[in-house]
Amino acid sequence: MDLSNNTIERICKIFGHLDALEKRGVDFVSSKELAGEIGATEYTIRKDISLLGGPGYTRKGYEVKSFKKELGEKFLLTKRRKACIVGLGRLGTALLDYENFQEDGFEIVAGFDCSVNKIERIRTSIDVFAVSRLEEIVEARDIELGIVAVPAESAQEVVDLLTKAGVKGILNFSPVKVNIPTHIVHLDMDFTNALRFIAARFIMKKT
Amino acid sequence: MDLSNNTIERICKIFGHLDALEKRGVDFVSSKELAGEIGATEYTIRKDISLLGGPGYTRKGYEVKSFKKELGEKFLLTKRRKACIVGLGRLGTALLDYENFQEDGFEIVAGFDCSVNKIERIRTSIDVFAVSRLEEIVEARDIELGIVAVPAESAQEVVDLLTKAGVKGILNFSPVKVNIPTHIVHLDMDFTNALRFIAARFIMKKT
DNA sequence: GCGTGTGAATAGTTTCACAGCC
DNA sequence: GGCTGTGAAACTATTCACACGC
Repeated sequence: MDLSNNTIERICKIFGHLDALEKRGVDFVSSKELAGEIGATEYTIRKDISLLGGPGYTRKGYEVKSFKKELGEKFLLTKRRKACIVGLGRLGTALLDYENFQEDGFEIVAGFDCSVNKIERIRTSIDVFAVSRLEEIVEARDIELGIVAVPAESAQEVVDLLTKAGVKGILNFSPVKVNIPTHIVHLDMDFTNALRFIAARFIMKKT
Repeated sequence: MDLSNNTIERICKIFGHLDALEKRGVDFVSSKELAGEIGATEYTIRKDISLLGGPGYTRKGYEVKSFKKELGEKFLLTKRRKACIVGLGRLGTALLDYENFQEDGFEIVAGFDCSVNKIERIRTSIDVFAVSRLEEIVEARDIELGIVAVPAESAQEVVDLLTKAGVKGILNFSPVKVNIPTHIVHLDMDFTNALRFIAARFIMKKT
């Protein structure tokens, strides 16, 4: 299958929203409702779904439970995925305890920091280690995702370590562009750029 | 002017990179180099720049200093913009101290939380207040940006407060879709969705 | 020669329109 | 009647090709 990033992003949002609907006990949802909820049009939603080979007809919309299950299976979103966090500064420790990860199928199974002092001070239920043990632990615990929360100057180094250790995906919170081999899926979350983007749109408004 | 979001996003990244180059004392940069650095093609970069009314000819690329200045002025990225953070849990306090904001032209001038206990405990150089004073402080301090770092269940409420207080942009870290009036520029940073996106691309790989 | 600026061509995405099913 | 699934149309974005300035 070969879906565009936009489509994948929308599918992820749909999945999250189906999850919420399921918890609220809703049985059916229409493309229109989904569209409103995730900020897209009903056409786009239906097209996205049709690319996956849409479920089946009903006159009430999609059946929440089975649709969610289908998406989960197709994208393996149901599989619990193990992740680690590198860099246990304020942001890193905040992420360590971010409950939503655990709820939504991701499991933070290790934290790393280069400061041994910090490692000893941290109080959390998640195991923390020195960065020097990263490769060993990632392999031993089958970690697929690396979350990078170190300062700009060590970001590249950490990414290289994670790459060497064999993670499949990297979520980068450091505010620099790092070189990541193309076989590793990655996404940058740069807060400053996010604010800049908002500020720039103050001026260049386009819907 | 009427630029697409993609273009604006790239311009923001270019701006950030020019800033880094300037600090490193680099004088010129070509579209090709910029492209590599922000993950785009040289064509796209040149097209983006031409939409702004490109600078001038040289055989060495763009002149870092003047180009950065030009972008800053056109997008008002140079103006220091005031922001506040609502929700002083782990993420919120991490953001309070996120040094990069201060460096890059954004100034966090207030923090808000509904727990008075928490407000008293927090040790930071930034003023913190009860959420009940949000409207008053936002107006008094001319705050343009609201950063939402509260749990899902209070996100909508906080967004409504910020809207009423008159902020122009919202950066939403809560993991739910909130309704935000269209005249307010906003951006969602949903960590779980980010991880899902990465996980989904493990399967649906499309460059 | 090197690297930009930009119209034209290509590729990709979204919207529409409508047939089909419950 | 209501809502989906999907080919075709409209739109948007990216890439290319090449003229131009230094």
